[in-house]
Amino acid sequence: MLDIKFIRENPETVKKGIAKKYNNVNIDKVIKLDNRRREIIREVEKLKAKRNQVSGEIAKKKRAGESAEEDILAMRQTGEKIAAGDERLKNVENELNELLKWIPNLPHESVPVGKDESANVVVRQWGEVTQKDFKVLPHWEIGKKLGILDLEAAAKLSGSGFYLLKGLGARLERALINYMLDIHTKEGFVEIAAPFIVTENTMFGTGQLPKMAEDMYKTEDDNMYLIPTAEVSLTNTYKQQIIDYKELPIYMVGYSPCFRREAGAAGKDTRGMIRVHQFDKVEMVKIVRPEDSYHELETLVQEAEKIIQNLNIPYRVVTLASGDLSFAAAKCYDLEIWSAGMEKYLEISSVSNFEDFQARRMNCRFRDEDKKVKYPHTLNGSGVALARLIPAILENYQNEDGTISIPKVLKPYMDGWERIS
RNA sequence: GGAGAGGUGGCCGAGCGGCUGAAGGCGCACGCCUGGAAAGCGUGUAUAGGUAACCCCUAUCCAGGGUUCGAAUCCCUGCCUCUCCGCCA
Repeated sequence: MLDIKFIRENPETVKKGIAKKYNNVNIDKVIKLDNRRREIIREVEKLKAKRNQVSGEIAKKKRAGESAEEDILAMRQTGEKIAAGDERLKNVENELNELLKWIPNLPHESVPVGKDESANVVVRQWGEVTQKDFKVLPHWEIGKKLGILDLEAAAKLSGSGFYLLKGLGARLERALINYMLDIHTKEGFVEIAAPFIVTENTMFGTGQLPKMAEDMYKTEDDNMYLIPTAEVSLTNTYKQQIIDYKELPIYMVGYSPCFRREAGAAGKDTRGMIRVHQFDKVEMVKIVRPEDSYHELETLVQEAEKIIQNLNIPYRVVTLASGDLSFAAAKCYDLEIWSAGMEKYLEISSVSNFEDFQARRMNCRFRDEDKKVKYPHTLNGSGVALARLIPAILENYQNEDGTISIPKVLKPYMDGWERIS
């Protein structure tokens, strides 16, 4: 959520910013409604002040045993005017909020401007993408051969877009989750195990709602949503509260399954476990002082990179172009891991700074040393997505004989297994 | 799911329909006192909106409705917490 005061005072900045995100909320209308709103507030508050004052006088008269009939009658009328004013105010506010909640966060100045991912900028590359001297099978083929990935069984259970891991495949996923949690908690991230099903208001807080409603699973009887990322649960842990400045920065990490309907993505990445309706992910969230957030963004990217580096798989870091940025993000880096079987990079982590956009929506604030209440900045980053990492391991660690070596750092988590065969 | 009890400021805890944005205590901050500290004393200590303005005004005692000139206080609905029973991984 953008600050209405900021919009009022910087309409051109806002218009330019949302244009970079190819958003078309009518800012002039927002400002018009805001003016109307404040006009009505001034009107109604004047009447309320009058009512409060006269009600006090009525009380005094009654105590003194005098008649207050005249005042009561007058206030009855004032009360009607107030009710009418409040009604008009509510209507204007509803209309205003309906627009406000659709205004995206503005891109940071360092974000490349462009319509879609073709304008993304590669900021660095890690590891050598070397050709192996044999044909690397894509993960769905090698996974099937080894009996550790069964897409047919998943389809039988849940239809298309699900995966089922078996034996050492399932073990590998569990190992990765534990490994990643261990790495991040060592860096001071507090491990959180939070609910996977949340209320509508929680989804609004991090910005999934209203815009991404089509992409989420919703429970029929209770109006609850299945989280599309642990970001929702972790970040919203601090909604509707004032944090003491001494608690900042807050670092959290949590594992969760992620549920995504992928509406509109039909026909895209249909093979294997690359684009699925449910996948596991370890997610990191930071809540920090505003002046630190861009530095924190860089260290958060590095934290995610560490996982892939330790696994020794090539990847690159990309800055998303304005048009490719998500609704709530001001700046975002994607980590793209090399898929040796598909011979392309796959997005495996998304690390974003939301500045105070989510904090406003969540009504999460902190009390600073100077006693003032301020909005913190929130960030999150995948650390990392399993449905992309597992394929990358199955492909990059594939041997010519069709076996898969266990990455060194995972061996302690794999109960002595050296390879999958 | 059934039966009760309850939701007031950072915390605890008062609160007859008007004089309560809210007593009192704790905590915290600052000052006095002290060689220094503790104790003691004094002062201060919510958030949001309106506004150039923490001068003032408005709103907020879980949330939403209602009664009333006036609601933390009365009525209705919902949510949450606790206790007991039932069910259950």
